[in-house]
Amino acid sequence: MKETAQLFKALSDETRLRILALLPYGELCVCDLMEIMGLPQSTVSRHLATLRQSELVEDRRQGVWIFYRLMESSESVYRELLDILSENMGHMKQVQADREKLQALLQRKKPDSC
Amino acid sequence: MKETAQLFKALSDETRLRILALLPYGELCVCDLMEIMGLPQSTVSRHLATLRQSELVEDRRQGVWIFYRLMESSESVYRELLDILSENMGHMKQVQADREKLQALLQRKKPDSC
DNA sequence: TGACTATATCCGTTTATCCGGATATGTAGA
DNA sequence: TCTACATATCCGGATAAACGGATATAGTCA
Repeated sequence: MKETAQLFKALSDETRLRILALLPYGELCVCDLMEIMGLPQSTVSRHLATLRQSELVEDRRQGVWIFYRLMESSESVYRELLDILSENMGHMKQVQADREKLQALLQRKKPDSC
Repeated sequence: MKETAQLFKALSDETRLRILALLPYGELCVCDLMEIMGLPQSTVSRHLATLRQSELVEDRRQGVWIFYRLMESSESVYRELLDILSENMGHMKQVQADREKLQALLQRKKPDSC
């Protein structure tokens, strides 16, 4: 039960919801998220730690960068929640703006750079 | 988006989750919840206010008592969430204990009493 | 009206959360 | 080993939540 409450606590912050709305498009590193969201590094990293502790995202180190993605092996409850979320955040202005910045960044970026 | 974060904040407290796990069995007044959960009146009332503000429950006055129930006309998102929750909290010890106390209370209670 | 009961709100205290600059950790390459 | 860069963690201050006793509000009945 405490775990369930903690899960919802992780979802109760707008910055973390923005991150979760970006990750369905593919894994992202901290510096990508900083640029897209316009937030300082410590803030982004702290929110990612919260999401990781709640087992909503997982990370993968590649050299200097650490890429975050939605947890693949989440329990079904978590998966259902993430799906519902992804469906229902698409119409939010902030999410749309973030996703546009993400597209621009993806087109600009060369492979193996950050 | 702020509304979504607020919804999850409302769900991020164990006491409020306990309440939501009891309400699928029918509407309950504050004094019922006080007795079942063993919490002071102001605490129960405050959490119910939070759930009401997040449009997860609605209330109905009957004389001196105010009965709370799950919001019937919730958006589909909310409904899905409440359904998932109700399904997945049944195995939690605290929820089971609460529901046993609820059954005992329902058998003991006469109609139109509280 | 006055007493009684159920519920909501207030208040002061404690506890948790968020923020972002500063610092520490870890990796790659010279 | 030294430097540079990406990320994590620390720290102090500000803001928000939770708690529960005390008080206010509102309905019922005499």
